[in-house]
Amino acid sequence: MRKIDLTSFQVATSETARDINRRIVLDLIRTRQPLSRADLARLSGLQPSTISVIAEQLIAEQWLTEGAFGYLPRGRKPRFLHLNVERAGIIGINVRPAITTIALTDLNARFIAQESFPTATEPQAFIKDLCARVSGFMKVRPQVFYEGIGMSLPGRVDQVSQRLVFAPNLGWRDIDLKKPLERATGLVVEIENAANACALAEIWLSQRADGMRDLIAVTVSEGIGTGIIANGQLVRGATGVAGEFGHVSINEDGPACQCGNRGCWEVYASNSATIRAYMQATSNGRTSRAAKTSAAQHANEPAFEDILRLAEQGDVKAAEALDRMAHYLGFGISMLVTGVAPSLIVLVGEVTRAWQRVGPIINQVIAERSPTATMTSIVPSEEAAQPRLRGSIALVLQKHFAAPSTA
Amino acid sequence: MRKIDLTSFQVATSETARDINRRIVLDLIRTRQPLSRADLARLSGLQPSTISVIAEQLIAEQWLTEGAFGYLPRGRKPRFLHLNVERAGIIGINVRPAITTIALTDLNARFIAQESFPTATEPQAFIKDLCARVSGFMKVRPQVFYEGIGMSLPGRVDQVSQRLVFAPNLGWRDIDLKKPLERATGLVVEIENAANACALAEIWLSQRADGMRDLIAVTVSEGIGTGIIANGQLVRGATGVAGEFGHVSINEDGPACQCGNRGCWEVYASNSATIRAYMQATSNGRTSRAAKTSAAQHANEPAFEDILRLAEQGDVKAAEALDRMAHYLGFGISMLVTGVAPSLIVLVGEVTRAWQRVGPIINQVIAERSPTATMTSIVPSEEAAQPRLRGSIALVLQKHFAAPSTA
DNA sequence: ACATATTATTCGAGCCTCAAACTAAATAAG
DNA sequence: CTTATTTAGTTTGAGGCTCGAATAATATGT
Repeated sequence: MRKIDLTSFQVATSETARDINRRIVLDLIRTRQPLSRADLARLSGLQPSTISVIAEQLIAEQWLTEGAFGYLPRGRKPRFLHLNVERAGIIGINVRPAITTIALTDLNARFIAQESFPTATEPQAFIKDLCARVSGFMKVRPQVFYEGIGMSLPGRVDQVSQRLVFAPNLGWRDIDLKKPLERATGLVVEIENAANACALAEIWLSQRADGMRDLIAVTVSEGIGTGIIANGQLVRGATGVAGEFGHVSINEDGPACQCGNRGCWEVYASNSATIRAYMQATSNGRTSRAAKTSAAQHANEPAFEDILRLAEQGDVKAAEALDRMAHYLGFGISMLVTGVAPSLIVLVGEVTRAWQRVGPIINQVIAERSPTATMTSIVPSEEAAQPRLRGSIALVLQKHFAAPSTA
Repeated sequence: MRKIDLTSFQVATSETARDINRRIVLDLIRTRQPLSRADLARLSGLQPSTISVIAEQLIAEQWLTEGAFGYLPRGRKPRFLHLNVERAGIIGINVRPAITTIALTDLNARFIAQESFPTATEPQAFIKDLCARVSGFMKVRPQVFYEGIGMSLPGRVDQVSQRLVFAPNLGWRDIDLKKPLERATGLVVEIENAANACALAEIWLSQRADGMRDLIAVTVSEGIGTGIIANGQLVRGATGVAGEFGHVSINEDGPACQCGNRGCWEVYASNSATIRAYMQATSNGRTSRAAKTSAAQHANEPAFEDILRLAEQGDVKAAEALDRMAHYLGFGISMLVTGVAPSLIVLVGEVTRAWQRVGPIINQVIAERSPTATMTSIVPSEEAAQPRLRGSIALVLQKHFAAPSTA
């Protein structure tokens, strides 16, 4: 039961029914292809005649193609319908502090081409670079009809102003990435926070989230981000800043966080936190001063990957640091499990590489902490699957395959 | 953008457009009445001809009545339309550990009659009692057409099985309240958790939540419950058990909670927690005995109302206990503000009577803790407004005024 | 009395789904 | 080889819906 938004609603026109049914048909094919018209009639409950008309329209508009004939022991053979992989290309962009990736996919969200480049540190330089690279990327395949561009950003995105409000690890504030890129490419650009993008990727493009309506993506890197999907929809809150559970305090008197709060979850469970914990553990002996003064991001500080590698090689301190991280990840996730009770929580980040180690700890803490633990499964999303990039694709896919905005 | 639920969707029929537009018109009238047909055409964007047909239909079905004529300096006078307050009665039931209340309202959710009785301690006895009382309550006004029954329950409700899973303060487990009452009354019964009901009451029936899409109700009594509305919809999670933020741990090593977790929010910020804190503070000196014997529920324990009264009368220990409660309420609410970033958080419970004292503390803690504090306003909902009872009404109203389930 | 302004209704065009009849294409049985 | 049977897909008319133009209704000011 959704309350009608009387400040911004859409009345139904004579074409609304078609719009709704088209999208149902399109999404059925997307997720269950190949399907025949008869299959569609059975699955949707629409009359075969209606399906015929809709299919004809979708084929004319190049959304669908007719494929092979199916086999049946009796009767006329069904003609299978597929998403038209020739029709359109969707461009996804994943901006990360070090590297930015551009990718092209078909309507099935399957990667066709991909290219990466270092992320410029200055926002204006980055914008210039990005526009040039995307334009060049598009020119390589001039025959493709580009559907749109989705962009995943490592920071807060204001959905009203459509700007990047703050990206802590880039130091960028209030940047308009959308308009310049739209001007440069002539395509519509959708921007979204990385954790939200991951959540979208999961609900739109993953097999395991099939049929789920509530899930959460937790991105663990320098900080912790959460993307929440409830009732099949992203929870964006007042101005699109929801899902900042990384800055919820899990210890009232914990250490100060950059955000102004104390004892934030990400101060305990992020990659950076784990690096700090490892450094502290190893600095007991004579290395302490050296380690401390080396300080900050540069110098002798290990990367998170180093800790993963060390732990795998049997380094006790590194393993302990990871165990600590897993413990706090579990603690924070138990908050989400108890409070939101999603069907699925997906972890994104380098830490998932050590899932054999951290997975059991995380699950154990949740089992101890949350009365509804059994309702929610916790799974890792490997970085290799490029969840942020896939999410940026989902951002564009949504517009055509989501329920229409009626009432 | 809402993903279509392919496991349970509704295709559009030729009547879908009317269904959508009818509901828009109905909800416009509900919230902005009185409105003329011309007003409706302007507000909705539908053609006057379409509005005429819809209005005619809604009047024929007794949803609307034509009222007075409006005044205009020029032209034909508009005829105002109202919700038909004669048509229907909605029955709301608020089950609380001590007292159960039955109420009758019109379509405007305005109370017409109300009656309370002590809640039986045995579930089966309660069901019998409830059915008899509701039947009797209905027979008093035989001319009313009863639209349905909504029921707010002090515990977890499974939306799949439509049963009360667990009510901690009643000690009830896995009770079916819906079916017996439906049999006894012949009406459809909707059940919902009390915090969720309060959230519904707020978004459907409060002036201050007008236009808001995201809000949270926090019920504070023996425990703490949270009802979350995101995108205009209740967040119910996997089986309707979402919103149990009261059992999120705010202190890893805090005292054990009945739920199995440690340091749950409600262990710090509920009425019971505040009573415990007060007892502990007073048990040091000699005043302890007097306060203890003032008594309430068991033995010498004061009721939460006693603490409220004592604080108002200048009792320092009582005031300190309330300040402590406010502090922890703020701490827990800051978690919701940061994580969900709703436009509004409504506090429900006896503690709101001391809002002058606790309000500033709560707001201050949130301001210190949440970077998005300014996006969310925190307001008290007086018990006198009967939020749970109004929520049970909203539960029934929803079915007719919410967006239809399409796609 | 007449022009003007505003509300509300009437009616035909066009879009949509439905349901029944029909065509298409395959296999099994006689 | 012919015919019945089965399944897929199309054609067609009926009925519901919104739109938009024309029209009716009803008020005020000149």
